[in-house]
Amino acid sequence: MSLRYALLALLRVGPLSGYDLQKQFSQSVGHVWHAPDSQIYPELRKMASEGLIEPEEQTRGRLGTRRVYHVTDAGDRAFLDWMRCPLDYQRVRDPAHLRAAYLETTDAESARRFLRAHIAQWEAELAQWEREIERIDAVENPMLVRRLAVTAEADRERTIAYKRFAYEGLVERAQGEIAWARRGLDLVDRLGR
Amino acid sequence: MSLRYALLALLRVGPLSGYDLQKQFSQSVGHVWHAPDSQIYPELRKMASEGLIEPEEQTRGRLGTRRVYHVTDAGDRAFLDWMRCPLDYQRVRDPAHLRAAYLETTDAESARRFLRAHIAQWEAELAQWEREIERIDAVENPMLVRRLAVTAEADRERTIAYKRFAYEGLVERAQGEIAWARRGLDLVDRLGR
DNA sequence: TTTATCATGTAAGGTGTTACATGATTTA
DNA sequence: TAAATCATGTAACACCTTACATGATAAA
Repeated sequence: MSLRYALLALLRVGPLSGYDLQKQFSQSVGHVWHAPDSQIYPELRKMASEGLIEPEEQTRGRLGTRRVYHVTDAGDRAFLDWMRCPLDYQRVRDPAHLRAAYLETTDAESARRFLRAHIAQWEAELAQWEREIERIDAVENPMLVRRLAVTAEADRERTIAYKRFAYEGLVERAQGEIAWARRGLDLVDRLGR
Repeated sequence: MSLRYALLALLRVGPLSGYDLQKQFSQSVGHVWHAPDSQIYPELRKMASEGLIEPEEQTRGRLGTRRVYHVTDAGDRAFLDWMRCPLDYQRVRDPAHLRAAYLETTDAESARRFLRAHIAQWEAELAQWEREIERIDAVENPMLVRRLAVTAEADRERTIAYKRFAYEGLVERAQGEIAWARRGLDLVDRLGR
């Protein structure tokens, strides 16, 4: 159910089309939440039918239509309510740790390949998140800039600080995963003999 | 698709019923993978129809039937193939970090409540995982004991070491989440003024 | 004129959750 | 006799993924 709140968070800054949102989801915010276009367009329609957002139809050329969505008062309230209510945490379901627990059932080379892929995966995420933090510090991120433009002076520091805080958490998680997998490689070496 | 491999991993140690598997998923292995009974029973049927496992029907009392599943050679191969092939990592979708990035939109008390709940959530997981490590060290975990019973002497050290390694990773992740949320609380205090 | 980007969707299928539904056996 | 545990499922729905499908506009 968080998809709609991720969408609302973006739209609260200013009206965007499904296409714009999709781009955000594969760029900056995509590092915290991701959804494909096939999920975004229907969800926007549904949110519009529930009165959380309102489409502003724009014609593009002769035939094309572009729907730019605005957050309604109801949508704003829905987002703020979500921010105040407890999050529901799902039970762990972690393929990587599941596999790690059974690494003795495979050969050392497969074990190493798995751990190296795990490192590569998290190093890629880490690089993106670190770059995002740099962009936050430099106030370069376009969405952040737009948000700051509609934010009262007094709230700007908090806006930046919490965004940075969120990414710091992701960076630390990635670093932890990498350190863990590196220790795993050492373990394979030690047990391999 | 990992549910079936989690099931195979458990069944490879020895035949179990849907009920037994469900219990494992809410206990020891449940700390790495979880599934409700409504997902387990149909999946077992499907796996049986694909020849990965075979049911041994046992009558309980006059009417009750209990199906204990054995892993077939095909099932064993499927598991080992999965252990050798690359894992597919899903894109991040993290409600807690999504919310953290927008914490300036809510009041300090809601922010604190969220962070405290995050800490409580991960402390509960941490406690379970730490207990699990203790049980691994003491060779008390029933599934581990069963597994060691069907494991060649030479592989016992590896079996224990990898299981411990998997849980260590989870413990470190939980510690990271807790430390991050604690810093978040400090941040709320600092920005609140 | 071709390619990239803008723009919006449908369809099918897999995965996961919650609630519902039933009944037997064992232990206190 | 009551409660706990054993035991197996169905139904409806939410969420997510992958592939398919179409066409306009802008830039090279």
